[in-house]
Amino acid sequence: MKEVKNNTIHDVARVANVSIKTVSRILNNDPRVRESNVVKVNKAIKELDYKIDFNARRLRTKQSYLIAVLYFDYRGNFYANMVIGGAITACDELGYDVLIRPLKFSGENLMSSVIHMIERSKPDGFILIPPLCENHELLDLFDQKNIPIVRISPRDVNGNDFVHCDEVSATQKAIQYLISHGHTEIGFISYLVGHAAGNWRYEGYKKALAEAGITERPDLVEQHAYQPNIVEHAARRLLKLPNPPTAIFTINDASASILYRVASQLNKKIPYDLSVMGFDDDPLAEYLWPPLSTVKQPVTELGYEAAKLLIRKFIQKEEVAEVAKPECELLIRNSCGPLNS
Amino acid sequence: MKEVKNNTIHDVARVANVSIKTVSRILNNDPRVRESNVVKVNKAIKELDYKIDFNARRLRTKQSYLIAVLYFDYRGNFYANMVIGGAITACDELGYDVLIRPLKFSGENLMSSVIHMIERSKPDGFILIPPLCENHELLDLFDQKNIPIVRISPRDVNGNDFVHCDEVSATQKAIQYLISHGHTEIGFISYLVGHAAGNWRYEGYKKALAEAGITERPDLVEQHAYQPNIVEHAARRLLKLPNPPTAIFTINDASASILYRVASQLNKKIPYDLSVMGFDDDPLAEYLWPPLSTVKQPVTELGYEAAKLLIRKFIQKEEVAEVAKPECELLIRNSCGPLNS
DNA sequence: ACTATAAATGGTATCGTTGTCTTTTGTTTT
DNA sequence: AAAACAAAAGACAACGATACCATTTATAGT
Repeated sequence: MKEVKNNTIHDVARVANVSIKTVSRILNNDPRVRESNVVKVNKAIKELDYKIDFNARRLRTKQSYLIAVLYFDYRGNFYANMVIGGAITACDELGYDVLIRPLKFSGENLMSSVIHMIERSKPDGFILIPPLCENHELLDLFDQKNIPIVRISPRDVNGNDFVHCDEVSATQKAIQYLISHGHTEIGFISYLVGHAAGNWRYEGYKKALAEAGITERPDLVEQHAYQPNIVEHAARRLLKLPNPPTAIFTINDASASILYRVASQLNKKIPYDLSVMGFDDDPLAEYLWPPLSTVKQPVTELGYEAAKLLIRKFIQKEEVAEVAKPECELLIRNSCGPLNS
Repeated sequence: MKEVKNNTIHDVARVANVSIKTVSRILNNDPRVRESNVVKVNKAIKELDYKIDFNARRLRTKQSYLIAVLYFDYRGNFYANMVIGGAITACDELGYDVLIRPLKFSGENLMSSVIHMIERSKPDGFILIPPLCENHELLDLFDQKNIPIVRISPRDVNGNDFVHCDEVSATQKAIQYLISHGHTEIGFISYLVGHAAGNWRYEGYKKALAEAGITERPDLVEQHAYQPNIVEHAARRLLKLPNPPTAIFTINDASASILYRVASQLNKKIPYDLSVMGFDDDPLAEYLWPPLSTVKQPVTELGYEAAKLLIRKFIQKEEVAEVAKPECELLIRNSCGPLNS
C-alpha cells in the first residue's frame, strides 16, 4: 500500500507564492483576484495535481454537494433509470454527486426513509420522479424543511419547480401519424397511471381528431381506474365492436403488449388488421412482434434539465433565464400500417 | 427559513457530563467505555436529537463512507437496478451511501470517468456488475490504487472478492423441470453474453441431461458469438429440424422472446407444441404470452451481500466468516407444458 | 494495604477548507 | 502630490469530528 500524501491548498499557496485565501478564492471563482495570480495558481494546481478535498469544503460550508433522486421502486422502472442517467451527467458537470433512493412503501415507511436520508446525508436538493411528485406528505416535508426540489412531469404545473415535455402535442403527432395513414376509427386505451399523463395524452388525442375533422366516438375511448385486467377487457371490447377501430393508441407500451395479445387471440394481424401506437419506448417495445411504434419521451434530457435547474436556480440561486423543454420523439417501428379497406 | 443550530458532540458531552472523546468512542462502538456512561450518553443523544456530522468525520478519518456501483448503461439493464437496490439496503444498515455510475463507453472514456469519480468522491470501495467484472484495465486500476472491490458473478472465481449464486445447479433444476414433464429432446440456445453465464448454464444443462440418462444431441445446442439475429437463426434452425426439440432453454428472457416469435411464425403453439424456459426474470417475461417460465436470480440479495462483504471485510477489515450464497429460484409461469406426443 | 497493571477517560492538536475581518496595494480625484 | 476610495490579498479562527498521548480510576495480586 502506497501512502500518498495529497497536496492541500497550503501547498498550492506556497508554490504559487500567494496566500491560501487567494487560492480558495480562485477555486470558488471569486472574480476579485488579479489575473496574474489566477495564472500562477492554476499553474501550481496543475503542477501539484492538486485536488480539492470536498469533505473539508462540505464541513465548512454546510453544503453537501449532493442531490437526491427519489423514485418508486417497481419492476422495470426504466423511466427512473433514464432520469437518473441524465441527472448524473448534469451533476458531474456541476460538481455534485447523486444519491438515489428507490422507495418501496408508502406512508410511514416512505417518509421515515426520506427523513433518515435528510438527516444522514443532508442532500442540498431533491428530484422527484412521478408519481412521487404528487405525494403531498412528501412535498410538505420539503417545504417545511426548506429543502429545494424539482419535480419531473408533475400533474400540477403551477410554480417553477418542475420540468416536463409537451405530451399533449406529442400524442397529437402520434395520432396525426395514424390519421395520415388513412385511419379514422382510432381507439384510445388508458387507465389511471398515477400521474398527469392520462389527461395530457387524451387531450392530444382529441386535438388530433378535431383538427382532422374526425368526430370522436365515445365507444372507442377507454379510461378507467386501474384494476387487474382492465386493459385486456378494454382491448377485447374495442376489437369486438361491430365497427371496431382500425388503429389504437395505448397509454403505455405495457398496455400495448396486452393489446397485441388480445388482437392475436381474435386473429387480428398487426399492422395489417390493426395499427397500434404505444407511449414511453419501454425496452419491451423492441421485443414485441412486430416491433412497436411509440412515443419516446426525452427522459434522460428531463433528468439532465431537472438537476441543472435544481442546482443552478434553487441551490446556487443563480438567475436562470428559462428551462429547456426537450421534445418527445415519434419512434416509428412496425406496428402501424396503412388503412386496409 | 428557520435557522436550526445542530447539536454537536460537545453539546452531548456537556449534557451527559463526560468528555467529547467518550462520546466519540460510544459513537464508534468502542468497547472500552463503562456501561453507565453509554447509558448517559445515549440518553443525551436522544434528548438533544443529536445527529453525527458525517462530513466532519469524513474529513478527519479520510474515509468517505461511500460505495460506488459501476455498471454498463444499456437499455433495460434491470439487473444493475436490482443489484443497486440491494446495495442501498446494505449500505443503509451500515451507515454508507451509494454512488452509482452508469458507464456508456469502453476504453479511454470509461477509465477517465472512473478516475474522475475516484478523485472527486473518493469512494471507499467499488461494486462491479457484469460484464465490468471482466474489464482488466479497470481491475488493474483498483489494484494499483489499492481500492477494494467486490465483483458480482464474475467469470473468474479465484480470490475472495466476489459474490455469486450457483447458476449451474439453477439451470440444472430448470432442465430437470422440463425433463419431469416428459421432455427428452431439449434445445439450448445461447450466445456470448459477455460473462460467465453461458458456460455455467450450459454446464447445468449437460448435468441435468446426464443425470436423467439422456444423450446430448449436439444439433440441439446453439452457442455462438453474438451477432445480430443470431438467436432468431438459431431458433429457426432448431424448430425446423426433422426431429425438433419439444422444449428449449434460452440463455436469457430476451432470447426467449425471439424464440416465441419464431415459434409463432412456424405455427408452433407454446406451451402445447413447444415448452420454453428462460433465464433472468426480465420484466419482459411477464408481458410475453404465455407468460414465460424462467430462472430468477437473487439479484437484489447479491447486491446486498456484495455491499456487506465489501464494507465489512474489505473496508472495515472485520473477520467475516462466510459469504451468504443466495439461491436462484425457478419461476413457473405458463410457457412449459407436458410432452404432447 | 500497597503496588503493578489494566481499563476508562480526558485534553488538545488536527483534518483541509472557507468566513470574517484586517491590512496592503492600486487607482482615481482634486 | 496628497487624500480618498476601491480592489486585492492576507491572517487567523472556525466548521465538528477523531487521533494521539497523558492522566485518572478500577482491578488484581502479593
